[in-house]
Amino acid sequence: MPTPATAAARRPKASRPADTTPVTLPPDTPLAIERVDSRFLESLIGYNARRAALAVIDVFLERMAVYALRPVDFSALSLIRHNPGITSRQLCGALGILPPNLVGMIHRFEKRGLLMRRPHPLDGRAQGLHLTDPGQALMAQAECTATELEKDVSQRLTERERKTLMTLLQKIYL
Amino acid sequence: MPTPATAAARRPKASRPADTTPVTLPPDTPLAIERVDSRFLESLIGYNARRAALAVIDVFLERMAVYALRPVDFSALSLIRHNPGITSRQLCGALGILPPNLVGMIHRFEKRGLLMRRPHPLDGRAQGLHLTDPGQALMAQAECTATELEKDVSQRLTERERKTLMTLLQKIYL
DNA sequence: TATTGTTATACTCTATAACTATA
DNA sequence: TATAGTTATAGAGTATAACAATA
Repeated sequence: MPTPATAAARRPKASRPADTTPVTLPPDTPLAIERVDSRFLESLIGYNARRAALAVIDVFLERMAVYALRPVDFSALSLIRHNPGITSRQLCGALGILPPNLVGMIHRFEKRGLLMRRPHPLDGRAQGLHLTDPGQALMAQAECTATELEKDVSQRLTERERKTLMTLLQKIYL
Repeated sequence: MPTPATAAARRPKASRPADTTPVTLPPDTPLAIERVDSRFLESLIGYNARRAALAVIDVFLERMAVYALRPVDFSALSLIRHNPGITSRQLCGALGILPPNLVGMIHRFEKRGLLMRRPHPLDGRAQGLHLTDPGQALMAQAECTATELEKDVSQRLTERERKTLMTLLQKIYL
């Protein structure tokens, strides 16, 4: 049962540097937030990187819909294109996904006629993955779309800034 | 049934700039990939941002385990800390999650005694979210840990580069 | 004995529809 | 009529265990 309560308190957007001071809230302070202060989270690399990744992925989903490719599909097929004969295991390693979760993807690609499996020349257990000609054609298009998309999402960056961003991100994860 | 096949072909790691040329693979080329070439993917912002985010999250999971907080838990409680009285709806908006998926989280926080719900002063349908004193204490610690973690994951960046990275990422998603 | 690819399965995360109470 | 919070549930994504074939 909500009390009718008193009045709205304005939150001063002025100066609160992202701190970690354990200030205890007075237990009787009625407050209504008008605008959410996310400055602390926005000071964290992980938060910013995730937000940026999700923003790019949103555009990616739109533009790759014509090819019926999810981001992970695109990544897998692109790696196969640039590494013909790559094995499932290697693909899993490069994409950071687990073997059981790749099986279905491979099967779908085969059903769509984009991909072929061939006996591995050195290891009888493994199979080399290769794009078919239609697979090549599709991925040539899709990679062009990705390159265009890249320009659009980094629209507010100079080419130099874009390369800097790449380098800095790789210093985080490599 | 795999054929014993022929011989291994070395892949020249030399110069292949990330291109989009639709080169058709000769259908009888036996190849074994020794090292996966990920250069095309590494030229894409989305890929790099995602990899960086995942790398940071890995460290995050380790260090926040002592508080039993997942990344989303930390983000939610941090926002509540810096925006006492925030509503579920506002929290969902800020975190990019859907209302039904926040309910369980809120309940767990309440059961742990970290969070209190109070009637909203202006809207009888809504409830303001506030940290309890133990919640404040936990988050003061956790935010310190996050700040330390931040220094560690950006170890290979200067302070200036770290700020640049932040700015560039925000130019992508804001 | 270890590894590749596979199946089955469980667990988590995310998304949708529908309800209630308040506005 | 619209919105805040909730419930139930469906779907996608991710994880583990175990197996056959090959190294």
